[in-house]
Amino acid sequence: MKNASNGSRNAQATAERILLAAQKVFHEKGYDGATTREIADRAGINLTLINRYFGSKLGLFEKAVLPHLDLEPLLSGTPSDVAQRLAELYVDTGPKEGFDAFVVLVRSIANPEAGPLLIRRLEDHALRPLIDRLEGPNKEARATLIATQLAGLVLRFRIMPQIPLDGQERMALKQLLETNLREALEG
Amino acid sequence: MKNASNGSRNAQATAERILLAAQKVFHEKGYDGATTREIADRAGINLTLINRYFGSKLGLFEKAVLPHLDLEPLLSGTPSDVAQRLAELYVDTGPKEGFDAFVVLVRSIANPEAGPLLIRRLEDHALRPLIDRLEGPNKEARATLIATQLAGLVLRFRIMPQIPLDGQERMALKQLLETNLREALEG
DNA sequence: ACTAGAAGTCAACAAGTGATTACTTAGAGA
DNA sequence: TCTCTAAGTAATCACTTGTTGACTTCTAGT
Repeated sequence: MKNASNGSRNAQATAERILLAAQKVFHEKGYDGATTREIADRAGINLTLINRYFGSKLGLFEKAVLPHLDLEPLLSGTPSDVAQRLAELYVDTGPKEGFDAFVVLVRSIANPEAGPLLIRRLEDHALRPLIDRLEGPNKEARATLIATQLAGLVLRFRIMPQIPLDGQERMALKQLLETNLREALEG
Repeated sequence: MKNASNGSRNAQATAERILLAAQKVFHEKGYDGATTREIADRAGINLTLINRYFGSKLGLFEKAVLPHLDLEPLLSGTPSDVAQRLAELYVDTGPKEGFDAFVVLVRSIANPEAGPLLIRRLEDHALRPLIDRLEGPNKEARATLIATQLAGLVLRFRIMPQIPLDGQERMALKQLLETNLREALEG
């Protein structure tokens, strides 16, 4: 077996290129809008390899998107830490190119095959970790308040970035948000 | 000209049936998932009448959905009134059948034709009225905080209703939400 | 160098989509 | 009653999409 230093005829590297291209296309267009042909073109590989390596478009979606739908990495530290981190991260600007699993979630939630997968994954790897992280009463209510606030911010800043927001207003929003998040986290 | 008491051969009534069916199908499946054939079937009319009366699928979408994307009717009264009304309305349960323009927004935002229309409409008839309603400093920041919170709640309770929430937790959430909303509304 | 099997390519199918064109039917006004 | 126009219908086009089966090419192990 030869090590994969040569670019051609390396199945693992090809699968990886497909995954990366799929992430970008799913991010930009959602599940319905993304076509296997565009993914193949962007990855620079033949169309049929998608089905060979991932079984189907949905199979590719599961491998490319679902594992990255995870809130847990952002929940470490004190409530103040978490609140500050989340406020900084979700009140952001910029065209948000590349890949963001939560953007893909919103843009694919309507699809009858991808939607349920996304919802289950979100429940297990975003809502649950958030609930488990909280202390005190009404964990689920507080977690829901936080999660819905963040979800709305994804919509506002990562999916509708064309609506402008003044720098000063953005700073104010960050402050207000951080306060709300901290209070909900602390209970 | 005969008054439209007879059900058949009434263009206005037919257009209305198309609009009602379109609202339901767009609500359930989003712009991409909705087919003109299903809309026609559900309306009990011939497929070609959609294009005759509305020009195109997108034209139908504009007439059926966009006018209902409006937050203004919910913003009358004191900040306390508004906060209570919104908390009651957005922390809801149930399968959410029928038609909800904000659900359609989320489920159609990925489409390159419908998306921009929805964003512009949302800006003009949800964000702007909310900003204009506020008093005091940082109107835009506070309006954004409120709007994103509500948007997330739409996602949570109207699009992912399968994730359960205990009745007591729901009451607690309603309280927390109402407090946050009132503070953001009052400034 | 030879060859078996993996990696990659090619052409095409079957299903579904929005839209159009030509045709048929009903009903209000003469 | 008889038209003539609006309302409704049928058939189909042009196109896209996911997927598949057969074919070709490269390369690792002998």
